[in-house]
Amino acid sequence: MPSDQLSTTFQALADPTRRAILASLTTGEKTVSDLAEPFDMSMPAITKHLKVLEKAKLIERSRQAQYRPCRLHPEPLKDIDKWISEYRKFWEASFDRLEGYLKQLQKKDKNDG
Amino acid sequence: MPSDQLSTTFQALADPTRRAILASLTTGEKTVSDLAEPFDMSMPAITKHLKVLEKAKLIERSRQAQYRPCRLHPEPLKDIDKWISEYRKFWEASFDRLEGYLKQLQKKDKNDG
DNA sequence: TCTATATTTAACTTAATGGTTAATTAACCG
DNA sequence: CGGTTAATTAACCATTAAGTTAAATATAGA
Repeated sequence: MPSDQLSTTFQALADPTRRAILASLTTGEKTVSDLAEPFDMSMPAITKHLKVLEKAKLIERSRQAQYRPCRLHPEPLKDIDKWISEYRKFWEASFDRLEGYLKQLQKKDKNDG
Repeated sequence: MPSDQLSTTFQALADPTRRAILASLTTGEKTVSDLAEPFDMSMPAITKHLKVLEKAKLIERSRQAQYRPCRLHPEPLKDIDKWISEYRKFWEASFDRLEGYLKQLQKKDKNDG
């Protein structure tokens, strides 16, 4: 199991339930039960998903009475974004090399002008 | 095993060997042996990584004599980029601002509900 | 045709994932 | 205290993942 941070982050995101949990947290802090509610899945399964997200530092947790609220911690996504930005030029270039070339030129024009 | 496209793509990227292979392909088409060379890993292991990348449509393959050259197919990265862009505002906001923003959202939620 | 090179497939091992149910811990409340 | 709710832990199961070695396939070229 690769234990580098980027791999851990990608791995955490490679599950639709976990991505849905993150999406749910974009509207604010949620309890585990809140997060579990939309899924046809046992609580322990959700707990495990939360552990994966927590290890990947994509969420943070606190305590309020008997609740363990979760909140979004988006920082690791920066690294994903940075990694992927290295590839942007490859998908921005069209399949047709000429088109890609012209697009590149246009960009250059914009930047220069 | 989640079989949706986004999960498959994230999963394929969740391995440093596979990301290194993609990086290697940014300088052009490569044979399997070329790609394997930097790694202390058997050829079949590389073949498996290539299959993962191919299923994720992150590479494409052809045939030239006894070689099976690989080339980068960056399109699926667009979807990752699109997904992640929804979160950009969350890491661009400072920690304090984010906290405040989320609290406000929570209040709104309560008022609305 | 025979041999060397490039790559894949098969079979196997080990460990990690993603889920389950049952039991446990923690905190609140009457 | 005793009961209820919230969440985690434990133990287990099935599947997938990542690697191995050994054998098979495909092509080139003498």
